[in-house]
Amino acid sequence: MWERSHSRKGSAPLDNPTIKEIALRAGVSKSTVSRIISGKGYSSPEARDKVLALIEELQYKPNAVARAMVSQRTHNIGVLLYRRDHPIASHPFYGKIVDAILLAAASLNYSVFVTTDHDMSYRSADFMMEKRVDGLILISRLQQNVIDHITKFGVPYVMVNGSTDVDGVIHIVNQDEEGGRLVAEHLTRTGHDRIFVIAGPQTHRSHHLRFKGFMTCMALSGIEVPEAAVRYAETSTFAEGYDIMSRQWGPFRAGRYSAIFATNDMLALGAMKFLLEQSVRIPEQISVVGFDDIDFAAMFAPSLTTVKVDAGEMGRQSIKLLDQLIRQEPNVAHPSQLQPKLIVRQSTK
Amino acid sequence: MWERSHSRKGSAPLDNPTIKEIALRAGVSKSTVSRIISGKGYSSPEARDKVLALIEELQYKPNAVARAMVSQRTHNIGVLLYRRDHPIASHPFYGKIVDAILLAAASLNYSVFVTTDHDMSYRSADFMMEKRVDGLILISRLQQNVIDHITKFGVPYVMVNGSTDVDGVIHIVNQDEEGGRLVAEHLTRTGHDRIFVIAGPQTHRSHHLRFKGFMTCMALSGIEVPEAAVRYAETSTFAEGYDIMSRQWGPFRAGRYSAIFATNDMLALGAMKFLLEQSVRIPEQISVVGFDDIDFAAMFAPSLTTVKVDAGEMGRQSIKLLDQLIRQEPNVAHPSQLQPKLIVRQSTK
DNA sequence: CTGAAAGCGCTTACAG
DNA sequence: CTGAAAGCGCTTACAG
Repeated sequence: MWERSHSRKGSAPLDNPTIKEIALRAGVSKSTVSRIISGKGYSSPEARDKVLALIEELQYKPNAVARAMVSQRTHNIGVLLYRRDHPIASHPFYGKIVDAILLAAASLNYSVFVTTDHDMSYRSADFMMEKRVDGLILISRLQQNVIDHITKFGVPYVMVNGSTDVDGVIHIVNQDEEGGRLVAEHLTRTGHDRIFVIAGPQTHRSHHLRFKGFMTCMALSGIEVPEAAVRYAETSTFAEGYDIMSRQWGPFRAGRYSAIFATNDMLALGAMKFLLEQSVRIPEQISVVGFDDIDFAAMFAPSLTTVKVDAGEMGRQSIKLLDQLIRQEPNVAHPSQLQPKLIVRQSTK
Repeated sequence: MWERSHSRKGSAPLDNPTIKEIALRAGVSKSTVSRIISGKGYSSPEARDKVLALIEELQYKPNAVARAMVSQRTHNIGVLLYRRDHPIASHPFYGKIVDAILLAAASLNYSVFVTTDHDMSYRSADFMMEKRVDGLILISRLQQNVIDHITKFGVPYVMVNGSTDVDGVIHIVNQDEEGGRLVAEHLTRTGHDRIFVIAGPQTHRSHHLRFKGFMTCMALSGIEVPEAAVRYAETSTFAEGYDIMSRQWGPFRAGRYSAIFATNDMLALGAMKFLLEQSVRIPEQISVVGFDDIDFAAMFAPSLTTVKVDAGEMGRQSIKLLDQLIRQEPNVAHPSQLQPKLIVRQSTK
């Protein structure tokens, strides 16, 4: 006891009491205290009253580290977000997924480590392994080497909107091909037949499928989308959308196209910004459609017609599934792909 | 050994090797292995070679939980974001701070728990205490009861952009009053004298000071801002900015004002959106200024003139300071307030 | 109903 | 240079 109080200077707050201190003061053994706290095993009402009162009085908080040590379960999970240069926790789309994960994780009593890492590095993954997380959620563009690494370590994980499917791994994704189809339908239904397409990185599953679904549906409608009407973006950023559009200004000014489809909102918004700066009227002269339904899509002026991807549901499912994996439930059902939904706003007519 | 392998079925990945297993195979004691890993204390080259080889071969990863147990340091920190209804990890401004925190924390070898909680609840805080985080970063609107709670527990923490200052607590903030002054200067310099103000929640330090700085400077310039030209927003959201402006449409249509200042970008953007929908030309007819410089400010059409708050620097400082607190460095200097910077864009002339 | 003992995976004096 | 021992704060059989 003396040593304890002396280890901190004078009036500093007391160290957190341990089960041992409670036991000492209550005049029972540590085992008894432990049983009372966990609620399993028998205990006499008297012992219970005394211990519970002490817990309240001393503001006892169980040490989760010690618990993890013996139970071999930390009740912590890790979320890995990959990035090229900057972290992307604040990314308008992935951020939403993270939000939903935080909420859902809390309701299942998990705490979550959020980490980001560069391409081709698995420092974060290694870190999470050392911390002995119960499971991992991998978001977006993850490198094969990282996946192999994690798999080798034997920690359960699920992927969310990953760039590629991996055999046997639970992968939560949107029905992106169907989403592309919805866009094509909407645009053709509203009379557009000269459509320009900004296709995001085709190495990423979602951009690829959105583009493919769109093209397939257009072909079926008998409307041609010539090669010249498609531009491939290297990144899926606002700046790139703006750039691509600025390089296409010639044909657009000449009235070659009546609509634009970009495989995500950021690209679409960038393109729109450029057009608005040229005093193009949207949707009167050009209609624009994006994909994702990030918050900004509704805020932009004009607001952006897009395909909503249910980021919240992705987050919730990922936690639910990961929890099942962690608890080793017998047969965890792979989730069905999420239904995309067309949201018509001011940018199309 | 047998028990070990049987505890997992058949071909499942092996359990993580422990220091004990390394010691056994290397024919040395656990102490020796520990010393070699930590690099402190002596060890013979032969022992070192053998142990290091084994670590490589078995892919040994130290168990951070066990380490935390003995060192009483988890190398984990918690970030608490408060919210009303929804989590705000994806918030355009606070998200940026979190991003910077993640990056800076990683470079100092901390892992970070990100949590959100409702107003008036300290469930998350309690959770972090149980997890025995080394320190805490509190962002934005935190309740006094939570602060008291944490203080009682004796864990070091810093506040970032909190709603109020707390004695003796390190608080990282922007020079908001100065920022308000910058806006007033810019607007008066460009000839505006009929300015409408949308003031965010005055219970929050930053909104209050931005407003105050602006008003003080206007008064000094001899330009009156009558009561009727100020509207107080209950939340600092896009929707509220939009709403407030829609209710002010009468005076605006009548040409009563030539400029708007909103105490954050979201409010400003909402207001702008409404005006653009009424075909008001910005900045020709109305100039608009926000505050924060969230990413979307530059993307909007027209892009928004605003005052940049260095969210990245806030995140970095918070980690640096927290680390000093954790390591109990003698006298940690309270940080000076961050310099705001006026960013002139398309929305003002 | 209760307590003594062992153990989770490490680190850290302390002897040798 | 190395190993045995104790201990971090819990939980979990196992005796009583």
